[in-house]
Amino acid sequence: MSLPHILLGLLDEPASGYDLKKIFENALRHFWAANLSQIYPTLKSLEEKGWLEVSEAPSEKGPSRRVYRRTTSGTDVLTEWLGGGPEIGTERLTWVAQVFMLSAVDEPLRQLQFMNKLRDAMVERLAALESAEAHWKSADPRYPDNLPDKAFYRHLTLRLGLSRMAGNLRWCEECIGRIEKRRVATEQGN
Amino acid sequence: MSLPHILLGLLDEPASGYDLKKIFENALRHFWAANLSQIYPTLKSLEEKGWLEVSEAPSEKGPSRRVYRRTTSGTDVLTEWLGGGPEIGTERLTWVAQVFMLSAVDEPLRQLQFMNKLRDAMVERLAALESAEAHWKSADPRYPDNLPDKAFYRHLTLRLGLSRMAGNLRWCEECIGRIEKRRVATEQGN
DNA sequence: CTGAGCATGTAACCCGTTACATGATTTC
DNA sequence: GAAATCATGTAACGGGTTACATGCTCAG
Repeated sequence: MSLPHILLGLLDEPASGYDLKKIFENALRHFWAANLSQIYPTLKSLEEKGWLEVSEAPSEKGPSRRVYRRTTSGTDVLTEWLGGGPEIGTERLTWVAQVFMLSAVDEPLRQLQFMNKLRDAMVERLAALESAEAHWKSADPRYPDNLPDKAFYRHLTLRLGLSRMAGNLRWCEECIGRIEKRRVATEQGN
Repeated sequence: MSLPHILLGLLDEPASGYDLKKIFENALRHFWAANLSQIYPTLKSLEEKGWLEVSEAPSEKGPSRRVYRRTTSGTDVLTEWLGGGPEIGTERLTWVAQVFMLSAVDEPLRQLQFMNKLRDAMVERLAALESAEAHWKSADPRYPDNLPDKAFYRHLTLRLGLSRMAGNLRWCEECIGRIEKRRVATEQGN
């Protein structure tokens, strides 16, 4: 949908496709995913449009790195995109859709199993974000409100992730409790 | 990614493509979107695989309705999918990515403008969910824990949406406050 | 010498969006 | 008579996933 824009945004400083992939894994994982096989051709097309420039640089191990940097016209495109305001309403949360139709699974125990797996996944993701937060906190004395702009905004999204995961987790626990209660009630009913 | 499965799930009771579209708009909007131009061919392909059956029924207005119902093999596919556990980690939240790179917009006032628009959108979406919740609450005396299974699970996702939107909104307010504070601080610094 | 990490990509396929095309009925 | 709602779709294009292909270096 907007990988081109996101790559432009990340190329605030020069990076190769491989570098960008690592940024996705480290910092964007909780709200965006991208494969190398998608990143490479997208970078090429951005270069062809004149929004990025490449330079080849030798690497210690492996083939030489193609390092991209944003051109001024690339920056224009990016700021114009952001100036258009937030893009919302196209979310696709598969696991929520799964819960929506969970009654298709007829046995309550299997429904519970599903919710338990979901809770475990949330616990794991929350822990990952918490450790990222802790690391950041101890590494930079300017944390959180005196960080330079770039780090400040990245940190805001981390906070959002933390609050989202914590909220999801609470919701999972609540659901599990309610499903459990219903299960007991119907068993007594029989 | 999984529209076929979602359609199978919604076809818990017979419906046409047009009906399904309305279900998306009414009940799934906060976590999934689908166009008619995507729904129609997907239904056709599900029918070709034997997971759905069609019957033509005349309509009051407009062309005759093609009403789909899930076959037993369709139900098998659905429960197998749900049995595989939750699908997570493929979220694409464009607006979060936009905040991540909001420092590309250099003027603090424009950054604030972006966050204000985001907050307004969240207020609107939260209100929509709240009114859906209120409607449900007053319409069914079994609300919330004695609802039949199907309605119960749909209601759980509504609760999640409410908590998510409220969380997003709180986060927006917090961000706006912090950005404002930084803005004042740097102005004094100059 | 095996496996992990570095580093690049292509090809086939599926998913999703936007635009186009049609036509009846009801409401204002 | 215009606009909204009902109801079906197709076509062109772009976004995203999975599988395939290559080859180097370093650590164990």
